[in-house]
Amino acid sequence: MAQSEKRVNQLDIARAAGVSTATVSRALNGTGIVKPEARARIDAAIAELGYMPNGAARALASRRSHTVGAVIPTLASAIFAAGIDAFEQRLNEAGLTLLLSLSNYDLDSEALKVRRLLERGVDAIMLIGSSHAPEVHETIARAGRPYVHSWAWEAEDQHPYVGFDNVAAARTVAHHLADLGHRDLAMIAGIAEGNDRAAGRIAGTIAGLRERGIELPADRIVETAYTHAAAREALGEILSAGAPTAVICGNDVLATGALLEAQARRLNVPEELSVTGFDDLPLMEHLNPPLTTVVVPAEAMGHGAADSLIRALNDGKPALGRQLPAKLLVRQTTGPVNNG
Amino acid sequence: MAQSEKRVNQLDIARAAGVSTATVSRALNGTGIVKPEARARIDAAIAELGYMPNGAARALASRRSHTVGAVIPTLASAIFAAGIDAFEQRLNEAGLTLLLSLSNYDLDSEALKVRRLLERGVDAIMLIGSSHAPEVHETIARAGRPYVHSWAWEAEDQHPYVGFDNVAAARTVAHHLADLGHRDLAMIAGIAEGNDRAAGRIAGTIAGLRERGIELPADRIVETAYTHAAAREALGEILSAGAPTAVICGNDVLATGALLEAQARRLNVPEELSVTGFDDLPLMEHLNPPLTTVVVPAEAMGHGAADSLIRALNDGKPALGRQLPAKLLVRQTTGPVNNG
DNA sequence: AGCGGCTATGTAAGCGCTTACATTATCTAC
DNA sequence: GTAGATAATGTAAGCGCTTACATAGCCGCT
Repeated sequence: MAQSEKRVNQLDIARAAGVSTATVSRALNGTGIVKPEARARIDAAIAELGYMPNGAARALASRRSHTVGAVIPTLASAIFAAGIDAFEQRLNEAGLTLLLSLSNYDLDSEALKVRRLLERGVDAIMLIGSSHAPEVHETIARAGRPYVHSWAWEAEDQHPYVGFDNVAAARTVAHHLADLGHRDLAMIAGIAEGNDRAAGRIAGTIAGLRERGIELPADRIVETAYTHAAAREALGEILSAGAPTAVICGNDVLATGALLEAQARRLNVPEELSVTGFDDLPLMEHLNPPLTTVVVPAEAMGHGAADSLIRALNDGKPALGRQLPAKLLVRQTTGPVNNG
Repeated sequence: MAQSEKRVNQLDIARAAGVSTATVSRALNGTGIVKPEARARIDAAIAELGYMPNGAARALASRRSHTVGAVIPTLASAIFAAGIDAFEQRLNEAGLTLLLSLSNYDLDSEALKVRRLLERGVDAIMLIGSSHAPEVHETIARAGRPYVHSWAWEAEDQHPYVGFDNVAAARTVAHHLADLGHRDLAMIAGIAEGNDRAAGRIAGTIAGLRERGIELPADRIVETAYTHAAAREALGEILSAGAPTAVICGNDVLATGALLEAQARRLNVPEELSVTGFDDLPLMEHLNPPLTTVVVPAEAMGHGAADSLIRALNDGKPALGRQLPAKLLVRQTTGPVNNG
């Protein structure tokens, strides 16, 4: 049909329906009143000609792209993926489309993606964590777009967060282990550089332990990539420097790796070694034994961030933050220290 | 600064640099020749005024949004997430931004998202699998955009695929097990309705077994959601109807659930029960015992689909398909049938 | 000196919508 | 029947870019 011919546009519809483009626009957008008969003729013309509105023209004229941008470190982490899934779904219900960019944990890259997203015309933007290149907020402010940060929560920060307190959550893990009698602990953490969540979990662990009178020496903390293989290696390293009674892991991938490595070495968990994770991935409850971990509100953050942005867009005000709970879930990889 | 004042636009830059907007445009896009001095003045003006091009205007005038859409079932599946990660990265290197939508395995929803993406002005589009609502291709064709399908490969299909053959891969799994002597098998599959990949894996399994003279009765195939819990339950169901010597799983999540359930029931894998997966998630090689599974080229598909689309955009031609290999990786959850 | 052919830039016409404002039907009340 | 509302639509001015086409400066030739 209208294949190689000119794309059909609003004017074609207007002519076919015997109205002006203004009326077509009003009918399409539900703005202003349109007579039922006119609307019917318009709908018929649209169906017949296969009209598809031009988003760019629409965005240019209305200054609204109905598009929201997000830049996250990676999709390789199941937990980000789950959060973004929820974020997209909520956005979609509100008629918004997600523009997704990955930073690969690189703040300069993140800044570039933010700029790119803004140039593409996103109406709002979502970022992960609290540490960003200095120009990021400036760029967003200049564009005058609402934004939220997720996956973190900073009480003192001027920016809106829809997330949880990584430091506080890590402290509860430390307390749990200390209260179980553990005095000789080690940590397998994510790489803290440029990653406030990983850094926060380290800081929270150290602080929580210290609150119980325990010092976690720097050489008992090994920072490593978020892979099972790296975690296994890290546990080996820790063990060869002297076996601790508990190992705190920066996330569930690390914890799973540590658990598997411990089992491969015939170390009983939790009798000989307690292990904790962070995230509560779907598999964790099925592990053998089920993993003690922190339940991260990934879905709630995704939905919450989307809601916050949607509201901001409707109200024309900055987005509001909200603290969400991250709770320790004690399962069976932690137990009292074995005073044998 | 220029906060509440009018947003700075190309004309402002042109004036500040003492040139016309055409020259600014040429300098920005690298199209046409611009004198070094002029370019320098333009760059200076951009930096000073904090100019950010308006993507909508750009897209409207040039008919190119530098944006690519993808609609996938979900991000909850780690394997899609990994593929999309690769897809985005490659897109990004080419200066393209990803618009991501989720269909939740619903073909009507997929069709809606496709239309939405096209209305937003994506230059190209990527879809998962081979089964789609009838209007999808019509819509894409009308918009005149290149597209590819991924995660599947259909020799007979007129549409371009950058993916692998689910049926063939499943057949190799069936052959492997049959050749190990298994005659009494069962399958824990994904839900086939509206999911050609799940359906293909079932079909391939049945066909592969039949090629070895083995019939897989319909009541030995249980279709279930892609969760560990559902898989455990499914294995229980299968076991209570009479223990098979091998269970073929539609993906690794299912296989992991089955393996864990088998272990919880003190069934030795692979001595008493062989288990196979599909995807080769990062964890699989670390499982105890390591899982025999099909290595799905997620990253290669992501990169390949992006490359195909990028090339199509540059050439102004339809995208080209390419078959990628999916290979059986025999690890330790499969073994000869125990003729005890 | 004059010409062809570059190089570098400007002019201005759109791209396909939205929306303020103007205008014309249609209705209500007396 | 008519004024005054109200409902429904039309007119047209942008939105901020890109790009075909026109133009101007400059070079080396003959």
